[in-house]
Amino acid sequence: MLDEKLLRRDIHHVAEQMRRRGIELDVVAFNELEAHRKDLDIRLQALQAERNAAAKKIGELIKGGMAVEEAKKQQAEQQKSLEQQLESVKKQQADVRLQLDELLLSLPNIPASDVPDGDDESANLELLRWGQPKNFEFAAKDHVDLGERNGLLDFELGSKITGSRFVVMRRDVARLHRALIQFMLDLHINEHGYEEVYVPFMVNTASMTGTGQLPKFAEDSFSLATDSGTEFYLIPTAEVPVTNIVRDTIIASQDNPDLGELPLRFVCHSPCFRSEAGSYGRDTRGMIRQHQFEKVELVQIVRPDESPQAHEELTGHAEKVLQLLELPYRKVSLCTGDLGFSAQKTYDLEVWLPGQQAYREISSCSNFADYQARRLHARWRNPTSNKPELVHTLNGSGLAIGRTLVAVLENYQNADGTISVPESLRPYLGGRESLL
RNA sequence: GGAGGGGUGGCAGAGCGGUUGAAUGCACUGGUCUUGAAAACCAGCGAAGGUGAAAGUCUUCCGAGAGUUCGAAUCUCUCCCCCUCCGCCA
Repeated sequence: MLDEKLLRRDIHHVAEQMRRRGIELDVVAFNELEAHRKDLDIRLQALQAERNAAAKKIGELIKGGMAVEEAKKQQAEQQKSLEQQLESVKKQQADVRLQLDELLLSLPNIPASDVPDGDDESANLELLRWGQPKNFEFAAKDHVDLGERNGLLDFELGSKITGSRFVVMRRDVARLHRALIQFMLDLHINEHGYEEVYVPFMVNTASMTGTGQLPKFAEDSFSLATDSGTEFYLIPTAEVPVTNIVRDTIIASQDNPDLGELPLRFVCHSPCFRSEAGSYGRDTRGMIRQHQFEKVELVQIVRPDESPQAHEELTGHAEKVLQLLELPYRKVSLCTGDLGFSAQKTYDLEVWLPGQQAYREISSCSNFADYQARRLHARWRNPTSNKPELVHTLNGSGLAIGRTLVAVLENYQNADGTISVPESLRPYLGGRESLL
């Protein structure tokens, strides 16, 4: 959520920034709504002050020895007209508030100044390429064909058990999948200083709203209705439960000793569930786009002045995984048109997939600045002002496990259909040098 | 699933219809004292918002929502969450 005060103070600046994202903000409508809001607020407060004073007066009269009924009678007439006015103003105010909130929730984050302008992914800015795509001396297969051998990667079983976009992995592939998780967790915990957390994979609406999945993107997630009518959601990413750790809290060493001091760095392995509504027909082959996949997620909660630096570092942590696995990748800065709703700035890491002869997204690292924190009500006590101020939140995949598995299978395939094991992964596979 | 207890400021914890936005303690900030620190003592210290040049002033907030009342942190109802005991269970 954007700062309402910013809209009041400089609506034209906000409109200009929204235009970078291809969104036309109706300045005139906002100004009208805002003027209306202000007028109603002032009137309501004045009426409430009058009502409070009248009630207090009755209390004083009674204390002064007047009979209760007598005291009430004295204020009755004024009381009645006040109540009527209050009711009417309240109703109007609620209506305006609703419209204002709706508008506010519909506005995405303001892109950072160095985010390239553009309409779609074709305007994304490539920042670097790492590694050389391998030239195979045979026809490189994609992961579906590779995994087909011995039924190690079985999409038909997945759809029998559940439906399309689900998979069953067996033996070496299942083990490779698990090894990747452990490898990434160990790297981030031991080398990059993240704290390991385990969290719920079902969350409530407050958590989904806090990180921005609701209300706008409800159709992207799976929801579960419970008997009592409360609604839970299967997490679309660990970002949701992990970032919500700091919802409604003030982070400071003395106040919340359990949480610790900023920066908070969490790493969390979790399954992710996505409905993928609207992507029918896209990536239907293989496990690039599944309803259920695993991810090792990096989340940082930092001081506002430190978030750009933290964003670079976090992205570097994700890159390190690819480098250690010796997977060729490129790093792009998403343009304004491709930037996620809540993000101020995002780097995507795209891994080379020989089966597709293309770079495909394997990690997305974003700085949300205070956009998520405002909704989450996540603050810290700034020692210089001694006041609670909003924190900055960041997250990134480090990495998506399913897609990493695909990348390893495809990049490390041999002519005979076996898969060589990247050196840094061997300790996690009992020292084995090849699979399948 | 059954039976109880409870949700109050950064934390702990009083208040249970009328200057209570809330005692007290801890923490925090400033000061006195001290060579310095600690201790002690004094003072300040919740959040969000409106208005104002500022001092100030007004509104809202005691888990959430609805109700009773002239007036609610305090009474009633619904929901959410936490704790204890019993049952069941990986």
